[in-house]
Order: sequence, then structure tokens, then C-alpha cells
Amino acid sequence: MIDIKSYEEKADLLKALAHPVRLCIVHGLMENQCNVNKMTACLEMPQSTVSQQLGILRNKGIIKGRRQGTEICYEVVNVEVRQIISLLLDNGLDFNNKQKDE
Amino acid sequence: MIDIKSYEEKADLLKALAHPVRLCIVHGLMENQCNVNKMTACLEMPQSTVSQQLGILRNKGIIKGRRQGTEICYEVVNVEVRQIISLLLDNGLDFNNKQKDE
DNA sequence: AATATATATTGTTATAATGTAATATAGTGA
DNA sequence: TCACTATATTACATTATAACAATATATATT
Repeated sequence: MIDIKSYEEKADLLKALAHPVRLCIVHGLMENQCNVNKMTACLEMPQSTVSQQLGILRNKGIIKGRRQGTEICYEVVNVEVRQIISLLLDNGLDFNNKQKDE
Repeated sequence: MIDIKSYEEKADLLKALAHPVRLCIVHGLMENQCNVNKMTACLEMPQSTVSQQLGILRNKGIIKGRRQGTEICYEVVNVEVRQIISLLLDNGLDFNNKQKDE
């Protein structure tokens, strides 16, 4: 028989990525962006919407935020996700596929 | 400004994969399975449900079916998808990442 | 043509995801 | 403490997805 559990787990991860705004956020975070305000401005949508999408990514363990004074700085912490994103959006190259360690 | 179009396109592809049964079907098709009946038996769910999921994968250009008599033989035809699947489910190795050419 | 098998489509109902306004919380500085 | 900025959470209406039974279609066999 089939191990449906692991498929559920992976499908769940993909589901979190399977949204244009979330994909854009993750891609952006893999390059340079950092705080939510910039994303909001860049995406031209209400702050609550962006924050909600960040929440989804956070809950799935895809990104992690670190408070810096009043702002929160996000980064992508899931390796599989980094790989998928660079496979999908960076033309197959994967220069970003390592964790930041600061 | 951001090119939201390409994010929508990729998100759409991921959405099609972001479902345990569809993920399982695609993974299975990358290895050896072929016709819908076997999948149905293997997945232990109604034929119409499996067929519906196949329809979704077909519409997104992820799989393609070839009639062989009364059966239809499916294969994975999208390269990005093959890469994502093997990244996600085959422990990072990617021996299957080539098109069949028969 | 009649029947059987494999697959697809439709109709319906239940559940989940989306977007947004309104509101809440946490840190900063006067 | 009060106001200010950045971010999160809630509530809710709208739309999309899921699952499945019933039905339709396509090919094969007799």
C-alpha cells in the first residue's frame, strides 16, 4: 500500500506556495527584501492581506521573522522551498540554496 | 514593479500538484504506473474521483494520456514538475528527470 | 448490434481559501 | 503615559475546491 501520509505532508507544503502573492513574497525574501511594509507597497495590496499570507508561510515553517525594533525581518528557512523556488523562478540555477547563518 | 503574471503561472502549476492524491498519481506515473484502474485500486477511492484528479493534471499540461485499446496510459510530460517531484519525494535524487521519447 | 470494460463528465453538497475592513498588539520616542 | 508606526488577528462575505454518486462516452468482443 501507499504511504499517503508523506504525500499529505508534501502537498501541504506545496499548497502554501501555490499562490501568486505568497510565491512572490518567498521569491522576494530569497533575494533581498525584508520587512512587510516594503512588500505591501510593492504588491499594492492592503497590509492585512500581506500579513495574512505571511502568517500562512510562517505557520508552515517556510519563513521565519526576527523582530528588529519596530519592524520584523523575514527570511526563508525551509530548504526544500528554496530549491523549489529557484528551480521554478530562477531559471534552474540555485545560487541561493543555502541558509543564512548570521 | 513586479511581474505578477509569471507568479500566477507558476502558482497555478504548484496548485495542481498541491493535493495528496494528485501528488501520489504524478509520483506513481514517474515510476511505473500507467492506467487509471491500477491507480484507483491502489488509492482505494471511487473511479470518478481519480478521474477528476487526472483531469486537473491533464488540463494543466502535467500529464498526457495515450489511448491503448480500451485503456489510457498516462505519463508525466512537464519537466519542471518532474524536477519538483523528485526533489520532494525521491530524496533529492533525480534519475527520472528525462522525457520518455517513444 | 449488444454487452462489457475503461475512463470522463455532470450535478450536488460540504468544506476550505481568499480579500478586506476593522480592530488588536507590540515596540519607539516625546 | 500618549501618540505613532509596524505588524497581527478577527469577522465575514465571496469564491474555489473536494468528494462522490449517477450518468455518459469510447473501445473491444461476441
